[in-house]
Amino acid sequence: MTDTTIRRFTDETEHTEETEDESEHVCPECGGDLVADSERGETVCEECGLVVEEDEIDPGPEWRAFDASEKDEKSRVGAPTTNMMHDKGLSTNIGWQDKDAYGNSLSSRQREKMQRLRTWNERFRTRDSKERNLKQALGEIDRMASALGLPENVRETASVIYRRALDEDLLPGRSIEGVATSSLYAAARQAGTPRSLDEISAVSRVEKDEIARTYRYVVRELGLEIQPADPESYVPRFASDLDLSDEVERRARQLLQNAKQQGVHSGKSPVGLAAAGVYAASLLTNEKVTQSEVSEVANISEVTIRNRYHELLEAEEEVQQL
DNA sequence: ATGGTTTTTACTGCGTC
DNA sequence: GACGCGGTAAAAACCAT
Repeated sequence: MTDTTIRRFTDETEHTEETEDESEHVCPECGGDLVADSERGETVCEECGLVVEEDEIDPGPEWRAFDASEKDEKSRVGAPTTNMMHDKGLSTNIGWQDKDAYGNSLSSRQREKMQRLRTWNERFRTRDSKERNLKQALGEIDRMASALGLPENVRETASVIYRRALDEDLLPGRSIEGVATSSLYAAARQAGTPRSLDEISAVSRVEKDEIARTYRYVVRELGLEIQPADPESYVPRFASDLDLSDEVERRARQLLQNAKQQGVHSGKSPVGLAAAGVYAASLLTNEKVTQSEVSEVANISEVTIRNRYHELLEAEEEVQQL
């Protein structure tokens, strides 16, 4: 029923807009009047049928973010949630009306089918607490993974980790969100496509501290073996964010490998090393990017980049002498 | 909690366009 | 004069103990 009221409302606003700026509503082809077809999201000419505007809904983000802190503030992912439903409205919903997406009535056969689906959906939704728990967590993992551009296999791994945590009763006292986020963080690192804690917490509803705490706990309790992230795994992402060539990427990898051999990298943040590697490589290949640009995409201070990239170049020299 | 290490913040000076 | 870069000192964050 809300459907119809909303439809009516938008129709009305559309009409008022139309009368307000009529100069714009003339067909460029034949001069005929234009009418808005709100159902199809098009504006068409009454006379010749020319479609003037299509897909007027902007699918892009609501805001632009210019630096890391803004990105943190403004990123908002997924549908708004309600606490009114046990699953916060994140699960599948099947409408009660026997109408299809265009508002046409369904055949009796289809109606029966929908009725069965409704029944089953309801059963699954309210099965038992663990099931619900899992469902929400998996939905959450999926949401965050796609927001971070993580591939399917990472989501799989994250799901597995979460299931294990659930089986071993690690959940009590911890939030579903937190454990789900930690699972994803762990999975991303295991898969060699790590995301930094900052990036993760940007799309999670949980604070960074809690993610880190829960992550440590989960890793310890499940005995997951996760080696520190390899700086090289950040390189491709940074390089493409900065529109750098493959050459730079190759160079950066090389620098990082040398550094690794020399043991320069222990104790240093992998992200910082990667950022420095990319910066140094951009210098060596005359495809200059500024330190601040790199620090921007890597979420690392310029100072750290400076310190690291000196070390990288030193390590490089030592290798040359051998 | 503590101490050692790393990263960040803030500021300053230098050279270049 | 704004910008990119380098360096430094002090604060903050992180980590193992």
